[in-house]
Amino acid sequence: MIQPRPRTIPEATVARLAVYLRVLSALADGGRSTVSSGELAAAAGVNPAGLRKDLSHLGPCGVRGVGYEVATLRDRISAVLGVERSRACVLVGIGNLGSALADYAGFGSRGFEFVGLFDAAPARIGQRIGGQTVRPIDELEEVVAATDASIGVITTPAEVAQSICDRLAAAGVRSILNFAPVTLAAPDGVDVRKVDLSVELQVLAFVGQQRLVPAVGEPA
Amino acid sequence: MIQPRPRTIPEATVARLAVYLRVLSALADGGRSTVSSGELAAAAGVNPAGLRKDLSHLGPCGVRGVGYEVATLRDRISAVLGVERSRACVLVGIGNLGSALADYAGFGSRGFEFVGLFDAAPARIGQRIGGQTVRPIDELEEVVAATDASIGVITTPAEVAQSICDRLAAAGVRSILNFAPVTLAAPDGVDVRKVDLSVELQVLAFVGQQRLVPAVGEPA
DNA sequence: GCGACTTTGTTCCTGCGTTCACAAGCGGTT
DNA sequence: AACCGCTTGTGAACGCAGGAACAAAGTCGC
Repeated sequence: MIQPRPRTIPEATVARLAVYLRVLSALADGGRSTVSSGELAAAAGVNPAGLRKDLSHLGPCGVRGVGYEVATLRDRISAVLGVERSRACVLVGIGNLGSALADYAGFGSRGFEFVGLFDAAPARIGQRIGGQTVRPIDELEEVVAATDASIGVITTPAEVAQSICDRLAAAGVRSILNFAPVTLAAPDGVDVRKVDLSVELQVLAFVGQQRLVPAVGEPA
Repeated sequence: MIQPRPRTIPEATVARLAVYLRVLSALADGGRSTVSSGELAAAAGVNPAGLRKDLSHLGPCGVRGVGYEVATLRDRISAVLGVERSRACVLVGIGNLGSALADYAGFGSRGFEFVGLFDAAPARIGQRIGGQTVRPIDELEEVVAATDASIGVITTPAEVAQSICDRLAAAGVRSILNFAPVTLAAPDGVDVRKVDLSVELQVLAFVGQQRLVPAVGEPA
């Protein structure tokens, strides 16, 4: 019953495992039974050696000389990522972005289930999105307690994001995904991850413009 | 007229500069005139030493013993990131997520201007979002050529993302931000950056669950 | 049954990003 | 005018991720 696995998988690897999982699911749907690391790496846009190293964190799961069995590897990654278990999530801020997330079917198949959608605007309350009804923010703590939700997603305006973060943390949420353009402070034990869409665009634009002027002071 | 700057700013630094810029703008609006690296780092959620190293890429821009002048530093970062110059962007796929991006006011103040919104669904064509009218995809090449757009954002379903990517690249777009859950292939000279919302959630959930079982085989 | 080929799993190495620690420099004070 | 405290900017060490090369292992063909 020992686990010889180091049990600590690098975060970058986890992110790529999620990508592999998606590619493998597509391959399985296409009726494919085995893949080589090179092929899988090409489909995922990574280096073959890196892919094998990522997979090595799961223990040996390929056959030398042949490759990886698609269905087996998919199930293995699913198990490690915990896709089987359904995770209860709450989403606060049902604007355009919040609606997009609530409506995104991709989450359900990855083990995420939205058990509560909240907004402050009375006009939004009662709307049905993705099988859920939008509730007033007052009910946040109540729903989190009743559903034991461990994940909270913030898509509110920046001004109220911190207060929502505080309430989520106090209600028992352990992981928060923040789309608001502010840096949130959370107590120990609560993990906050930030996704800033405008920063992504900014970086993209910068590397693009940087590539256009690569020879300004080139040493002859 | 020489540029003693190494001229190559690490990508991770660029991403943080965008964050600093936002914090500095907020400080300036609040009437603040100077900040120390420690204070700025706390507001941005990073290490003070790392912040100073990031800023060192811009050349000396602080005063020892005092700190940084808020307005000056803000303008300096703006200049480096190229926020002044307006960049023409096209957005393909006006679903919930596309609408959220088109409607997001934060882009305009960062130098990004959407000059074309495109969708395949006839029902969406003609809608007005964020000051623009949704057009049919057929007009994509025409608009890119007319506006000289250098940035494309893909928020379409996964199945058509690659074909849109090909068309954007062929039309002359140099930088592509992809929200579709597929790995895109683009010709050399075209930079593709991917943002996968479900991967972010997956990583968040994984580190959260990993934290709950840290002592399974702990060596006494 | 044996050899050769293919592909995995691992190891080494290089480069980058991050963090710590210290010297340099400026303002305020006496 | 000189001292002192504070903060920046930079140099060095550490840790980590990424990439390439190699050995182990299994399969296919003869």
